[in-house]
Amino acid sequence: MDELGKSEAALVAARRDNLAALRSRGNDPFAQTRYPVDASANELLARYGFLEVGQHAESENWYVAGRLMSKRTMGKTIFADLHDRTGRLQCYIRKDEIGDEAFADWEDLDRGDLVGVHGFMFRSKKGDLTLHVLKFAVLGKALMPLPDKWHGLQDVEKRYRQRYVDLIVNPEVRDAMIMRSRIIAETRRFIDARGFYEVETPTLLHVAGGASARPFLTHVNALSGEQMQLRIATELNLKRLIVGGMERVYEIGRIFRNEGIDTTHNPEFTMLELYAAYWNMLDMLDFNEALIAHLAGVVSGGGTDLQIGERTISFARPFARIGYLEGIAKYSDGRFTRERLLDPEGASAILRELGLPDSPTHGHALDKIFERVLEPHLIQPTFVTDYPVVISPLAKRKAGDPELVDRYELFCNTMEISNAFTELNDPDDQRSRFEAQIEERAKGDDEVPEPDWDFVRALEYGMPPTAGIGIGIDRLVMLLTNNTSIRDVLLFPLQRQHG
RNA sequence: GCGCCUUUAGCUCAGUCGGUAGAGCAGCGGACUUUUAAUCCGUUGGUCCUGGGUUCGAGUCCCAGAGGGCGCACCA
Repeated sequence: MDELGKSEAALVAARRDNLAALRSRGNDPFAQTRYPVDASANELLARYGFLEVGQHAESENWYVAGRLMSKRTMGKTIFADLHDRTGRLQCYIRKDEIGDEAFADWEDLDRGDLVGVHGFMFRSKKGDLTLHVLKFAVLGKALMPLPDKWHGLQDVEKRYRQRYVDLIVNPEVRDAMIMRSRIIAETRRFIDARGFYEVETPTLLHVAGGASARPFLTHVNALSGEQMQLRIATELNLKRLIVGGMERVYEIGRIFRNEGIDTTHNPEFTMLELYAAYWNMLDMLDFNEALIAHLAGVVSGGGTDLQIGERTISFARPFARIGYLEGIAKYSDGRFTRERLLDPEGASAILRELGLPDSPTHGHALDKIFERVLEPHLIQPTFVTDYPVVISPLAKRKAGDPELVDRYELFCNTMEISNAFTELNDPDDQRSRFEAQIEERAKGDDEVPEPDWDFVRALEYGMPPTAGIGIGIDRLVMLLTNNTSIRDVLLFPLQRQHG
């Protein structure tokens, strides 16, 4: 535990004195076990909206519990604000009703204490719906002083390191996290309703594949210290399940990538991957569009538009579509043609024209060109389709155009939201693409994973035609909740130790 | 990894030209029976992120380091 400063220690000591005073009157906050809560703050505000100033609903009594966030003492009466998970409820306490001892208890309560109150609703002189307290119990004591009641907690570092304090005093943080929970719950409902099985595949793998990123390494004591890797994707195991005949599977799981940390990257993040046998990329696109439109409806309260930063983004279907190569050609005034892009030398030349540094591989060069030329224009939800095969090692080739694959990515507000393709199910093609990756590793791209040869063997048992999708949940929540940093949608973003 | 910004009371923030530390809130004492950032009177509280240096004198200037934020690079 950190050392307290002198001033802070005095504040804690004062709270301990109040705790001792409560206990001396037989009211030990930490001895309580339950409270018969039968209403929440917002429920009561909604239910008694009809009350007029001065009107009381004395015939109905309620139990509410929450954290004391504000206390206004005026001699023989007290007004206090209680916060629960739904919102704020004002309470009104009279000394002549609850008695001297109980009133002394209220006077000894500190901001942050947990209190259960019992009473009836009325509308105060100033028009605020208020609970008139008849009985109460102190359910917990805050020994630490809370941040400023008006400004909340602003110190970003402290907000992340002590998220519990952030959640107590900054309601918008709580709202964003609750919205994240709702988005994930709605996503599950939407998928489950379409006959998918939610599955869980291992996090510890001997070979972390299915994406290109540096993995975290660890050791398994029970296996003589054998080295293992934390997964960087769930893709290959989910496709093994498709081979096994489960046909429609998904996993919402934590993925680990040992890469940089910034406003859109956290070393551990949440990914939805979903696979459907007998679907192709267009079926998946339709599903994807319906899901995102549905979630935008949930967040916007039934609408199609969301205010994201300074822009209004419309999630009305259908979303825009543009070909990968066509898009780059369009936003380069036709200079960066398909022929140039698909030729490694041509792509290198484009990099030079754009003033970008040389890339180690053709695929890397294409990514850089895409990011510079097309991505900045992808504000409204847009499906980018028909990716080159060189940057899509696990996707099936497009019929009649073997340099491209049946793949799309959904972009919104210039951020990649999802990545989907018709899965490669030809084991011979898969083997040769893994062999190509070995060469890329040899060229020094150490983010290219080691091949997973058992996955090739699985394909040799026969995988039906299948479409798959990956959706970065954190970025999706960022988009839908209008947050610009991934840390604002993660409860506990990774921070360096100490502080 | 590079650049810019930032770190002062429990919280939110001031701090001028280098002259010995300020406010509001919270806390503490008092007044107050419909307040809501309650109000009014009084009052406590400081490792100025750390370590060096310059100087008669450093919160302030210089160097190094730490934490954090943003941008770049990296990262499907």
